[in-house]
Amino acid sequence: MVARKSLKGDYCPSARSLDVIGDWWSLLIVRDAFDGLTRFGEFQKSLGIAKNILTERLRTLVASGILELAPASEGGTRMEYRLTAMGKDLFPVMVALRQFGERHLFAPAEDHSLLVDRATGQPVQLEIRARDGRTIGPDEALILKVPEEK
Amino acid sequence: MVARKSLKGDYCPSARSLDVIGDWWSLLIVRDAFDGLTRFGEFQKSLGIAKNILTERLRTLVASGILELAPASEGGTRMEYRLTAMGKDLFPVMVALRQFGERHLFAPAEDHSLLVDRATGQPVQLEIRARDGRTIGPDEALILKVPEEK
DNA sequence: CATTATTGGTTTAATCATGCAACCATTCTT
DNA sequence: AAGAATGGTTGCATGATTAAACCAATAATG
Repeated sequence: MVARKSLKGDYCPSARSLDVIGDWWSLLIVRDAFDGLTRFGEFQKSLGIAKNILTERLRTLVASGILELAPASEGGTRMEYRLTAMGKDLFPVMVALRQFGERHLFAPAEDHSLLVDRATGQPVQLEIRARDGRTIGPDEALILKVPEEK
Repeated sequence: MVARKSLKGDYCPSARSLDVIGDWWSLLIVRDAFDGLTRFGEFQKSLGIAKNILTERLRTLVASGILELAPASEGGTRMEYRLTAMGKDLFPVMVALRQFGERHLFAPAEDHSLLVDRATGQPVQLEIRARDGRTIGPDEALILKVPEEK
């Protein structure tokens, strides 16, 4: 891939996020982490990812502060990968991706998984609103840039 | 990269979304499209992407129905790439990524760009709610899966 | 109207990331 | 104690990505 250029210097927050979780596997690992997976082998079986790549991705996610390596709760010396508070803040990203997929990437009759409120069983909704409560779409929003953005 | 495996068959909507926009460049192209860029050269200059890769990515995004190739509004025979309605539905994904970046990937004193309501200039907010209005976090949500998910 | 610059690519060669398979040390299970 | 599962590491082949050169069609310029 020839020195995939880092976006850390970019002033766009989206670009920096992609720099951390934008590669092919990381978000799938995070999705599985939200699903409750914690062990190396669980991720490996779920994703079918090569083990060396999984090793590398987990290390990167830990280094980025999205996952943390903690002693397994079951007691042994094994470790488990858990979402940090920062990792849990990726929740809206997961929900947004999920909703896009639900809306556009499934045939009408096709089954798909669904995100629901644990308490009521009702589907959850994602909303983008202004301070005054108005719903904001792409055309109502404006990205203010800092001078050096490029 | 050895035949990056397709996720089209996966029953997780997030996975399917990533199959469409999950590679290194696509979301950055979409971000620039939300920024108002439309021309091949504009994307190329903004991203510093190799031209053959940009060609390939734009073609894929058009094939996926996220961008469309329309005659340039300025009249010439040149074409421009525009977000389709489906492409605009990626807005929540962009906002979620942006907010994550703003929150975690910038030093406190560091400037960054900001997403605001065009009408009032106030920052926009992203909310995940249940039907009854309660805010939902990762621990209040549950992903219902279809049988074959794996 | 002839020349030059820009746009929007394609082609080619080199490079680096990825995937697969094999291997290994440690820890659990029986 | 033997075998299996866990959690990796290492090496090689593949191929995706890049930079750079090239090119045809259009737009701008004198």
